[in-house]
Amino acid sequence: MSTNVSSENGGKTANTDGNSSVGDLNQPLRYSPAEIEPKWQARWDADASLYAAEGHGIGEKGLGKPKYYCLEMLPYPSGQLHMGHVRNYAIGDALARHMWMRGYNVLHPMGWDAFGLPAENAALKNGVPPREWTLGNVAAMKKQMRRMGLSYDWSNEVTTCLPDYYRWNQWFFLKMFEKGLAYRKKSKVNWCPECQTVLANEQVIGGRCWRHEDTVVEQRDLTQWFLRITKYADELLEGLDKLEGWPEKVRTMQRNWIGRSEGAHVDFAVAGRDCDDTDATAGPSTRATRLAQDDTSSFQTVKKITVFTTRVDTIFGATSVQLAPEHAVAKMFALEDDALRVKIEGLLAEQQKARESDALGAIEKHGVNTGRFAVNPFNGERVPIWVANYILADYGTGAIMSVPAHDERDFEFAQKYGLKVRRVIVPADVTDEEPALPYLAEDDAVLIGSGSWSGLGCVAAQEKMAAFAKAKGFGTPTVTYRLKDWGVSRQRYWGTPIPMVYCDSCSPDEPMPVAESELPILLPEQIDITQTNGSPLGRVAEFVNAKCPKCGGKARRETDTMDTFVDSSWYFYRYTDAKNSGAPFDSDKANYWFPIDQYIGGVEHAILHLIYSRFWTKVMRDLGMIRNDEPAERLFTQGMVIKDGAKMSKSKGNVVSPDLMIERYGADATRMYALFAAPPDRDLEWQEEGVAGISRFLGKVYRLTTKFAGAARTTNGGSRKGSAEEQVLLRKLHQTIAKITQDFDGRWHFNTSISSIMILVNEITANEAAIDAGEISPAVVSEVLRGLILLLASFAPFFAAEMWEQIGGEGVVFRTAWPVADAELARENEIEIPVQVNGKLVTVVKVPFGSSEVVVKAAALADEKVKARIEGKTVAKVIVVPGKLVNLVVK
RNA sequence: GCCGGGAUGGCGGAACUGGCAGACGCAGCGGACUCAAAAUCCGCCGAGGGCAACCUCGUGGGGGUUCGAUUCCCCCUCCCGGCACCA
Repeated sequence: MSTNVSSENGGKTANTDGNSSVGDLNQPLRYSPAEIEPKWQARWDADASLYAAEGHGIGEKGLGKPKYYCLEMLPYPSGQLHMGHVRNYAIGDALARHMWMRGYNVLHPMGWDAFGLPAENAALKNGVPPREWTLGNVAAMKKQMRRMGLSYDWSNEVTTCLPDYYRWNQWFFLKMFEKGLAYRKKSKVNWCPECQTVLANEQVIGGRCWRHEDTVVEQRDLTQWFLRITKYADELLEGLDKLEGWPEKVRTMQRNWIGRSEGAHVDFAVAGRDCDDTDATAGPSTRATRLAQDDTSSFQTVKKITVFTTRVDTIFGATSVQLAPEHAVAKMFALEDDALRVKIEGLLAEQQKARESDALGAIEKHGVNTGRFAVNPFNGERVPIWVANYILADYGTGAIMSVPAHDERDFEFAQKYGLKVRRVIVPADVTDEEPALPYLAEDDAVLIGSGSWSGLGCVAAQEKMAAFAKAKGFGTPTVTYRLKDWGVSRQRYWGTPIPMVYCDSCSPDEPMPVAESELPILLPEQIDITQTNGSPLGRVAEFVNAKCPKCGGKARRETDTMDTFVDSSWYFYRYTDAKNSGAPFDSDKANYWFPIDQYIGGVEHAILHLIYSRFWTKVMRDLGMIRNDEPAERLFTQGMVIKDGAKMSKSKGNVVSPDLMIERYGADATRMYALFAAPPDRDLEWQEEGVAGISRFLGKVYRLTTKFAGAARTTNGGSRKGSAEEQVLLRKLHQTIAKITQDFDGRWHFNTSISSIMILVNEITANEAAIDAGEISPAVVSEVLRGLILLLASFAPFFAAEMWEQIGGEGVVFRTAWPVADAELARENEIEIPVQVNGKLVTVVKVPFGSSEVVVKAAALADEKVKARIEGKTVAKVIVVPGKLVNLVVK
């Protein structure tokens, strides 16, 4: 193809400047992304097998090559790519193309996390059906992605809102139900009044909805579906230690989220009223029993309070028992005592208020004395029972033993209310001063005043005392988690219908799974989703009415839909076999590709998506579908894109549109800038002038390449020896190859990769006159230009394709093997050695590469500046670091 | 409060295992080309002093280890992110 065709009239492009040099053969042609990029995009679309990173499965073309699964997190189809996406995909695409050139069979797929609330909101606002709105957005974003030149394998595209995908959500749900991993329970749930639906714990951030920062989440009692993620709590925790390719930050966040703590349950018997302790283990008073009768709960049976503690070794220091205001025993006491009830209700009201102002953590500790007592089973001591606002109802048992001497919060509380403080732990080293209270140490501490346990080390005591409690039947060693089962029910329309029915005649409250053969349970379209309480599907008769799988009679369908995080928990498995209509995927295919070699996305998914998908992987493994324990070998979390010091957001009005950047500077310059402006793991400040700089750089490469294309076409390079200028160019080329290869293998600091390419280009520019004069052979020019273009291929693919064609490169540039750095050519002949005197730089001496210590030292001492500096002084010591520096210590 | 990450020119950043601080780019300044401008090309560009060769200081602050510290150790300040009464 003629080089002139694409660029002859560059004047009408984005870089328009009234270029008047058309037809002037001495004037190099101008870089015009507006012409180059659409041209190559059209070719790539026409021949995906050559240009897309279409992974080839087992038994296909990929055989014999090692596999590489490169994955970026799938986007929500909002309709517009933002800079965060651009950055994410620029990183992933550079890697995919690089691994491709390194000879791997690369899978690099893309899809759409297409269920969710915005589609419903758009429907309500504009009257467009959610499906239509969503698929329209998918088309728009796919167009943007193509425009960016991303190498996705569209033959395995996944769209989660389509029945061929979500039917498998339903299928998994049935499997989990079968295994007891999906269950229904009535519970207090987080309700977002704005979304009109429940939220998982993970979706509540600081008491507010993850999608609506201004909306306080309410607590409601609802019967909901849960997935038993807690069954895998230990494995999810232990697995983190093995995920060495994951950022420490993400692993720490998940550890904290799982929140495992080892401890013990200990039963404190509830004593009778006031001083009536004749029967400490007797049931509550008859009055309580009577009052409780109109309540269906089991107050009558409450004879004890089970506390959870991680420090059972301090139990002799327990001077009260503290209950959460919601605790059943607190409720029981409240029924007996109106004054107490008012106070407890006061605590609850205050909690609710604090939650609304997002000040739950800052609330001052206080509580009420119930006037009742509990009995410490270890020493028989009666201690008062309090209800306190700092006790969490949903952690542990909602009740604690308060040990003021050895717990900060208990200490603060005891000080406020004048409760007893009794020290039962002291440092093992008796020479130490008695430490101030509260004293928290356990490793080097021993028990005192603890009966027969006194003298034991804390850690040993914890184990022995818990075992003792178990033997005596008033306690047990236990493990508590912060992690809760995953509530997946949503009272929304635009999600996967939960494949369950309830039969009116068999058992109205007993869910029954639909038969697998009935899947998919289709989400009805064209329905009214006007926002009111409850599930929109509940008002669609055709949907609700079903047949009972047991008796064949009338049954009602479950009308809640699944949390959209279900969709994204396993989508990357579907990529390996996206068209399979008989199973979620073929196990052999998944086992070939998994685990994902590199997963790339934002750190905001550190908890939600990344813990759910780890859970799902373990479930699928236990179903025998896959072999891997974890979804991804390596995880990379890129930094945010910042503008004017703040994260880009509509509300701040600092959004930079990728479309605008592409229009002005081209996709290549835009994505290359996203890699150049900062290391990928750090936040990136978007500066348009920087994009312009990259565009100028590409223009320079364009000018040089087109100018010397003729030389490059005549030979394939291969020149190894030559003039000094030739050697300088080849050396710089091979140094750059080595540097970039290293960057991809290691730190991914593509900002320095690109900078090294710029240095190479500056070197070519510096030798431009020599090339013009024919002092550098075409073979060398060819080798350098070919290498340069191959190095650029991962970062600026449209540009590289065009340049490759211009220099007459064979085949597809991305299918060309990655160049291998020649260490011999890369080596410097002469190196500069800094010479210091007493650690301060004095001069730099040149010595041949590989000079011995003696030679380097002699060169340093022979230097005039050095001589002047040490004149009249004694050289006490000479430090020579071969290849690095010389330091003279003088006195 | 706890856990991460960070602080280097006017700006983004570089210096990978302790060895020439400021690579590369942006912005700025000066020059060439041009009737002029744009584009392009060349030069300068941490601070202070000096006509100059050069000298002194300098990687958030204080101390330490070392021939030598942006890098390692101790203490402190500030910024960003996450978690936050988890017993």
